[in-house]
Amino acid sequence: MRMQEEITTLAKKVCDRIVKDIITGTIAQGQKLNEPELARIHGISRGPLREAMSRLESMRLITRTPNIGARVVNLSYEELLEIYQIRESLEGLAAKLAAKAMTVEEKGNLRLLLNSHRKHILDTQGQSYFQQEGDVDFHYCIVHGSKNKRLIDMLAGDLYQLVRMYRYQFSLSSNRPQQALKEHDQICSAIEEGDEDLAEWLMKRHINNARNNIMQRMQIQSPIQDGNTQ
Amino acid sequence: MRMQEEITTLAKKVCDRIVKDIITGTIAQGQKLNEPELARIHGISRGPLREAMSRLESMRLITRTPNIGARVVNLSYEELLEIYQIRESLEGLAAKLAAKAMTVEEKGNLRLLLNSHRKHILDTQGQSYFQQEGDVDFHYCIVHGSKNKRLIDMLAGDLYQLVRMYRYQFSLSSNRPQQALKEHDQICSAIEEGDEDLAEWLMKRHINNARNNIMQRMQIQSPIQDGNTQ
DNA sequence: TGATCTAATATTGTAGACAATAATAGCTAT
DNA sequence: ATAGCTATTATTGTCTACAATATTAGATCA
Repeated sequence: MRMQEEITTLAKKVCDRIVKDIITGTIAQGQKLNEPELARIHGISRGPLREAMSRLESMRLITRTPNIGARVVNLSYEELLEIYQIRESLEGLAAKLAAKAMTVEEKGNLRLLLNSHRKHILDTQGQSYFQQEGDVDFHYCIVHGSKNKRLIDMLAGDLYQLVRMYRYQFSLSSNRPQQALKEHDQICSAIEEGDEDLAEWLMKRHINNARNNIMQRMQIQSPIQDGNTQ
Repeated sequence: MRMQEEITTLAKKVCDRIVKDIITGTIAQGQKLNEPELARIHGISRGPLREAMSRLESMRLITRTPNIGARVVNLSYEELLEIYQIRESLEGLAAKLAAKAMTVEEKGNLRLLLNSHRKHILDTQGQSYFQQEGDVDFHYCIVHGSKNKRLIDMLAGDLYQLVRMYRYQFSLSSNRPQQALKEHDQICSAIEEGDEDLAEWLMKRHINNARNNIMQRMQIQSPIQDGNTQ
């Protein structure tokens, strides 16, 4: 008796592959997606491919226009701002709920995760890639700790994919690992103590800080390279 | 030169029709959706129908299991609570943003809307149905006033559909129209004055009140009639 | 009688062909 | 030479048919 058979469908598998291609920029921003071509590349027919594209659309990684086709979204400064505004609200809520809903064991795991991050940062002098993934882990953990299924879906689903995409395509790794770690530590403590309001407040400030950091660097770096808009 | 041609596709049209059927309960909670049957009913083939179902899935009105099929979601007390937690956060944010981003004209329209609601409530002694739609209008207006496209999509899209579904199926019309109107009035004033934080705070309290009201009545009324789980 | 296996049926997943719409290239007229 | 129209091509939308999986009903055996 196996639990949760890894049963899946072509559409889902191909969707995942395309998501990856979009996030990494293998398929460029603004690029037109040709159905027969994509189907051929992935070795499936247009039926499941179109279903995959429906999923991509609901994730807002592509936009579709009837009778015309689908294009990969164009990342913009404004949209990233929108995403961070929403994240601040929702992750604040998640932290608040987590402070109340997380079990003792879950809180313990969060602390362990944090300690391993600390060790990592000290060892590697804050090497960026793992730091990023560590950040994702921490937030992921709290979001799940909220026990609000819909909230989990929203944050851990589409929204994080977009955040990853921005980080990838703009090479926006954090340049403040120690500071972020300290903030994580504060949030973790608040959750351990069950201080809901403090956890929420700290999380909102944390994300606000991250936003300021990332926005600032985005402006400096490069004003959005747009893909083939043709 | 017509703007925004009402160009559409079978999948979208049928999707809208099914959404309506699900919200009104014509298709019951938990009911299995049979693809050939649904396709026949709506006079289309399974291709577009499956695309419509993909959309329904992304709205979380149905759940699909590979090789097994799709079922309408089961509404539950817990999920409604989840939705209201999220709404409180996001609509609070929307009100905050709207206080800053709404134009003078938009603020004027919001006030006009409110006045027409007041008149309606006085005239009809708070007749429920229109009051509900009025409530939706008010929130819809503010959400759009936030100018955050993603936030608009989240709130005015899937989430509102679910809220409507709960209201419909549990006959949860507001029994506190005067109170709600007063709260709307306060929110509107805060937005007019550009007081972001107050607007956010008032909106959160407003939704919290609405939640308490609705939850209380849900418990009294009927402990969730479940549809054919078979 | 009840449980388990097996065959029949139904339903979902996928593929390929056709229809309708949009994009393109070439031609005509001014 | 260029603007506008027309024919051609390409792409999306839809339908029908087939394959794979799940469900059901019946038979067999303890």
